[in-house]
Amino acid sequence: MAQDSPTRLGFVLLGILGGGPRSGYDVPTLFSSTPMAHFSDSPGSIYPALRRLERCGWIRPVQSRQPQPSKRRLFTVTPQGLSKLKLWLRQPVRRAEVIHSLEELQLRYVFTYELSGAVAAVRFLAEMERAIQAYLQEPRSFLASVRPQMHLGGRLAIEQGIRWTRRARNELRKEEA
Amino acid sequence: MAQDSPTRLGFVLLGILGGGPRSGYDVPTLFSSTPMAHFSDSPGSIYPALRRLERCGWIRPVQSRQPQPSKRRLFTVTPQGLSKLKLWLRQPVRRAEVIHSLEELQLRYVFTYELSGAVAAVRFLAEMERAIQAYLQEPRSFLASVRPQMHLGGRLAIEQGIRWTRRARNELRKEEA
DNA sequence: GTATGCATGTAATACGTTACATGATTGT
DNA sequence: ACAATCATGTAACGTATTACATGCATAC
Repeated sequence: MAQDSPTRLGFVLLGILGGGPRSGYDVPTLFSSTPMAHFSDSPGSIYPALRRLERCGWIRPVQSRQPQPSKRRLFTVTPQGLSKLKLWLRQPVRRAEVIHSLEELQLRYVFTYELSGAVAAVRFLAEMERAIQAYLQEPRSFLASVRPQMHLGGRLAIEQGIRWTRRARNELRKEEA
Repeated sequence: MAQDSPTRLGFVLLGILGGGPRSGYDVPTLFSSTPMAHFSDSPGSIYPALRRLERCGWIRPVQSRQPQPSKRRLFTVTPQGLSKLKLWLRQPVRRAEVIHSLEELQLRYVFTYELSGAVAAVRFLAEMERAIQAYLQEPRSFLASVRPQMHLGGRLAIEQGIRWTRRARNELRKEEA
């Protein structure tokens, strides 16, 4: 069932629409040159995803009062969709996400910032940092014994995450001041 | 055609087998707790991918001389597969990869290290850093004007990349000494 | 009125995911 | 003999990808 478990692209669309009414055509222009675009910017993925969200009742089309602004079909997040979005954003940061999808965590950070502001974003980054630290302190001895080089590569890849969270928190603090 | 364009998982498998004969069962144990596992560690993805690679002639089964070591089917990279792997690793680092798949670049770094050693890995990191720098110096003015916050998030996400490459290069230099 | 870009959509395909199924091996 | 783990495999499903198609603007 797509009823209760939209894909990552679905949540991305939801997050974008959370910032105001957008059309499907806006999505690639907003994300294609951003390092958060791990999905294709092709219409073949976006429009079906929008229709899925609409079927779930998470978004709805909104007719613009403007005098026929071409064919653009704008969508907004419904109250139900907003609560689902918040649920996604406020999910606890799990070990599996730290390992497999650091990028999804970054996406959640961005949308938390936009939806709830800098304070909430800083809180999220702190939780993210805790989770990454916890993972880094695991033994992982079997990896070290099997392939030391791979261990090095993996460790470096994950350590970038914690550096990023620290950096992001500093930037946010500067902005608040 | 899967003949000439294997998926990312295909290259990952190729890279793993490049380090010596492995079985399909080895893959999840090598990668599941590593931040390079953006694919599922389930057999439903790995075994079909192995068969695709075998059909392409990039890998081949190798019968172990050991006295019937259970049912493990070991694979090795064929000469043709090795040249394809090297082609993938030595691909120039493009702007699109910096934006959309930093993780694939990290994978290529790891396998470059294993296949060609530290010197080649450092060279790759240098190229990666150049590409990231070039992207960071682009104007990206439209993003800044539309959604300043998103701009911040995106910039932070990409800047992690360059920090990581620098860090990795330092680690490698220490190791050489 | 022809071309170019805007904006949405569809069809074929292949891949990953999830869940289930199977046989061999080891231990007790 | 029985259970648990090892190791491989299959089937159903949904979704991303790629490429193509459509209609409407606006400009020249």
